[in-house]
Amino acid sequence: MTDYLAELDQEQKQAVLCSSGRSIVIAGPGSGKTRVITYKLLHLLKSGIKPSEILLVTFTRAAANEMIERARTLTGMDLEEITAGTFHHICNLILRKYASKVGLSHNFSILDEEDSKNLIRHVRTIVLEREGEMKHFPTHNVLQKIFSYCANTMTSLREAILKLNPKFDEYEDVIEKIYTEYVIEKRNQNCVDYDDLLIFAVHILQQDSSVRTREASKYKWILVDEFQDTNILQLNLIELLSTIHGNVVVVADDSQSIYSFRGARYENVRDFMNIPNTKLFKIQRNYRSDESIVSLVNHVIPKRSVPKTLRAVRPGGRKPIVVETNDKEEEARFVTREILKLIEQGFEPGGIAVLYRSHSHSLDLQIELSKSQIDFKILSGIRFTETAHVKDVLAFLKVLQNTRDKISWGRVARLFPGVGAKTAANLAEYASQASNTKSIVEIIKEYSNKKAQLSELAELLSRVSERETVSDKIDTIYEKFYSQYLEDNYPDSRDRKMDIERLIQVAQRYRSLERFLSDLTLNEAEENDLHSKNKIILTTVHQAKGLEWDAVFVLSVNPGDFPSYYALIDGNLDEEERIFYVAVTRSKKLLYILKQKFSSAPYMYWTSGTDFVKKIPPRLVEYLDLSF
DNA sequence: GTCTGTAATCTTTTT
DNA sequence: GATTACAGAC
Repeated sequence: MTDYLAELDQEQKQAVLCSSGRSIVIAGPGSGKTRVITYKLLHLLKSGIKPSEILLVTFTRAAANEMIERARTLTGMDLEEITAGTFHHICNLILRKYASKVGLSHNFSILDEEDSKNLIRHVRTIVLEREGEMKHFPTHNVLQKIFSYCANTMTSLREAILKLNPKFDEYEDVIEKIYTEYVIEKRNQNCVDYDDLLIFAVHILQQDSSVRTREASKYKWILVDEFQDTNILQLNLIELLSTIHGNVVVVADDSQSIYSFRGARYENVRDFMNIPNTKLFKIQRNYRSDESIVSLVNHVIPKRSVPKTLRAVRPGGRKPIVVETNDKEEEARFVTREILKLIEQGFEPGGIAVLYRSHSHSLDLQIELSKSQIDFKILSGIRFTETAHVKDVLAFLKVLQNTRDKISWGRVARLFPGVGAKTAANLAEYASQASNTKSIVEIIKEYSNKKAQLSELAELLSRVSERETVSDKIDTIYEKFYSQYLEDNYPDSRDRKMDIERLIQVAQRYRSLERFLSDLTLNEAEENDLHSKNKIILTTVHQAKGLEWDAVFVLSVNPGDFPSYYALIDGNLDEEERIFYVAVTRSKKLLYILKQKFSSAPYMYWTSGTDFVKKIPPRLVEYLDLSF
């Protein structure tokens, strides 16, 4: 009857077969979390649940796609109708439907972090002009952090300020004014930021019982991965969407909670567990790493997590290697040499990864790898959609989608020579009164009579709005204007042109402009990265979550770098311990931990800060000192 | 109003 | 070390 579960061990099987109701699976690293969810999916489908009755929430879109693809292969069923993706994606779907309930129109645009910062900077300037100059008033970057913290933890502005920057306490009133203006401005422009997606969706479901019933009735089961990284809003969302059926499975590892900076609270795990009738399953056997690595892992289990000892399934293996170098350059040279050696020994490049705490730690290595002509792929860092040229092109589409989006108007207008901040702002103000695409073209034409430089923009928008598909629209922007713009303004226009061509390719998979823009902003557009198969991976630990490789290098494990200098200042080391834990548990066979004698971190931190390497019992590792 | 050069200001992690 | 704010030239 359940022989399709033969691949699973006893503990995994129990978790998969759990009956209806609430259950939580506490999982260690490498214990088959993904496998449990995939088989749970399979099991539900075999028991007659329809794909459309399942909601699968994952940390990235790619993770969901992988699980669904595997379940599809195993069942042979068409699983298109499973609702799947990140919390932000799911909230976006809900909010598009009920936008009017929070004063938005369904075609609202989503501000990415940069846009949101720009808008905050704008209202900050206005409020400060009104209130008078203030010494050492927080910058827009700081304000954005405060606002975001406030939203993600559902605390008051005051608490957020005290928690993040107590020294700004005296400015609470003004900060609040800016916050209020920011909220108003977003609504006027028919825009939401990342946090609003969650806030509004939860708000609507809480306030409107008929909406709640309708949305919750769509599903019979909710499956949530990486539950330890959910924040209070996300917990609420799960509860709200499960009010009808009550069937929820969450999978969590409290030791791997590494997103507290965006409001993740691992207390969610405890809270969820403590609700009566919640079934608890534990899967702790480690299938991923060799015993030699698991032994080390057991010594770096974060202090403040549920006590646990991992049991290795795969015996033996090489001891993790601690490599001490003088500085970053030497570290980069060592890693490059070692990678070449590993490839020679038969390791697949795609099975090798380099992890680090912060993007900047990888710069030297990137140079060194390029010199040795080793191909690599960077998972994190400036994303394709965050580059200026891609954002420029998207801004054209955004103003057509949502004519009230002033940020995008400003971006578009300033591409034309002779148009600066002031003209752009005037145009944005003027254009935002248009109610639809047709009238927008009229309005811009009218405006360009006043400002001749903008007649080209009017002409272009008119052409673009006539094209049917998303890719044709982008193609028009590119051919008629942007290609030339790139040549005139960027020395590296060839690379940038290739990016735009890539964007056109991505767009070909979309019929809906709105969906295209949402997916790109939420980083959910699937990448066709056939070329990047079998390349060395460079990534932050945060982005490495849920992934595994044969050989893993962890760079710059120096006090001040990893743990980060901020964490040392704030004494917030618990989270750094968890990040380190995530890093070392990614490896199957070979683990290199690199540290430097002379770090570029401020002196007092690398001489006196917490050193993760010193906490590892010497007998568990091999040492390699290259610092002479 | 726009453009350009210089001084000031930070430096994490992500949807 | 790179981004951003500001001052002054056009």
